[in-house]
Formats: sequence, structure tokens, C-alpha cells
Amino acid sequence: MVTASSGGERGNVYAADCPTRLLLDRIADKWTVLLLTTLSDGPMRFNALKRRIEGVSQKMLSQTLRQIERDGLVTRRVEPSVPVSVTYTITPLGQGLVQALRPMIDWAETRMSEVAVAQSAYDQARGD
Amino acid sequence: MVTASSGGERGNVYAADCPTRLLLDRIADKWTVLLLTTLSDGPMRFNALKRRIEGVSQKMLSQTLRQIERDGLVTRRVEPSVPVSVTYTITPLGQGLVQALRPMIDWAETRMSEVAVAQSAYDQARGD
DNA sequence: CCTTGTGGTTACCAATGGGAACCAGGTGTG
DNA sequence: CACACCTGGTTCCCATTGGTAACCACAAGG
Repeated sequence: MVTASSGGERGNVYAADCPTRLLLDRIADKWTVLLLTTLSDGPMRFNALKRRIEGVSQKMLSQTLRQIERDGLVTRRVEPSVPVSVTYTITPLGQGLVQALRPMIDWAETRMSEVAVAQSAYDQARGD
Repeated sequence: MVTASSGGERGNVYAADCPTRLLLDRIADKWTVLLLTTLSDGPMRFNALKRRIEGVSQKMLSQTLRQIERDGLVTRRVEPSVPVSVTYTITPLGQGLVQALRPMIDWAETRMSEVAVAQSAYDQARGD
């Protein structure tokens, strides 16, 4: 019995072995979300991404980029210039995902203050 | 210079200290997403959630539930029945977030096969 | 000659998450 | 009566994950 609230059967995302869930585990990730939204503004190079997204380590950056490249969400283009230049470009598939992520980001931006209020109330009630 | 691709200024989610980003880091989390979508189908008790969401540990379940309770996304109701019964119910704020998460989940379900194809191609190309 | 910048990889360490034990108390079972 | 089991957790310990920093090769610039 799945009883989805809207739109009927959605596939069993709750099964640990469900491929959709495995995919969801990966895209519901902060670095993935930040990288994809950044790249949706246009192609960018490795160090540019590193500078743009504060707090991302080189390790997680290359790791996450390789992951989303494997998933077909971005392409990696190496230009054998003076110092080798690597450019990452979002794919149409990746753009589609970004569109699907927008509501979540918009929600975070607009409802953030309500969440902050709830947090204060919670902390007040417990800290008392 | 933010140059968002659609809709103008979105707030600087890229700054590490930006409250929106801190919130995004938290909601772009697999257990949070699975918990909220599950609870959007109706109130549920602790162990029911544990049984429903395969692979979640008791620790992460209670931890994530407390987190989203603090964020005002769910409410926790303790009924002092025979063995104490704890029911978690999604709030209107939480329902709003679930609505915002639907596109992402729908994307994962519909585009999953394309991602699988991309992965195979990537592995082929590298595994030679 | 030494630093800077390119795009990483690797080694080491801190923090996070999973597994299992434990808790408290009532209930069913032998 | 004793023992295990259900409720919803918490805590301990260990494995995995992620962050920090060093190192790589090579070329430009001071």
C-alpha cells in the first residue's frame, strides 16, 4: 500500500535497492545541487567553480564532478593549452534536473525565515 | 555578479555563511527527503517509519526527525498509552517543502534510465 | 630562482553515519 | 515467576566519508 498523496503510484522509492532511490540519494546532495545550479549559468572551469562555491574542497569538487559527469549531467572538456584547461558544461539532461531543483531552492529562499522562527521557538521551549 | 539564468537575483547561495545555503544543505539530504515524502502521506509512528524506509538506522531516524521537528516541518506528539506511542505529523510548512521536492523526485523516476545509460557509456569508455 | 596558476591525486586526520547493545516499563508466554 | 518482546529512543564503537594540506608537472612572470 503506497497511497501517494498526489498522482498515484510513484514507484517504491523506499526500497533500499530501488535504482530510483539510489539516484535520489546522489542528487539529494548539497555539492551536487550547488554545482549543477552554478553550471546552469554557463560552462565553467575547475578553479572557477572552486572559487565560486565557497567551502567546497578540491577533493569533493573533483569527486562530485566526476560523479555527475558519469551520470551524464555535465561534460568535461580538456583543452591542452599552456596550463591544461578543463571546462565543465551542463548537458540538456543536467539542465532538466536543475529545472526540477528550482522549486526546492526557491522554497529554501522564501521559507527560510519561517524555518528560523520555528527553530527559535523549538530552542526556547527546550532551553527553558 | 550573480547572473542567475532565470528570474534575476536569487540571493547568494554560494556564500558558505548564507542562511539559505545552510538550510539547503539540510534539506538536500536523502533521509530528510524520504522522511518528508513518507510523512506527506499521513502521520506515522516511529517504528512504522523505520519499517517503511528501508536502510534507515534508528539513530539517523531519530536524529533527522528531531532536526525537521526543530525546523517546523513536522510535529512530534507523544501519547502516554500502554507502551508510549510517538506520532509524527507533517506541518503545512513541511507539506509545502514536499510539493517543492516533487519535481526532483519525478525527475529521478523518469530520467533514471537515461542516467543509467550515461553511466554505462562512461564506464565503457574508461574501462576500455 | 622562486612563486603563481593550471587541474588534479594522495595521505592523513576529524567528523559523520551504521550496527548493536542498552534502557524503562508494561504485556504476553511458558 | 521468569523471560522475551513491544514501545521509542540513546549511547558506544567502528567503518566510511569528507576536509586539510602536501605533492605532482609544467610554464609564465617577477
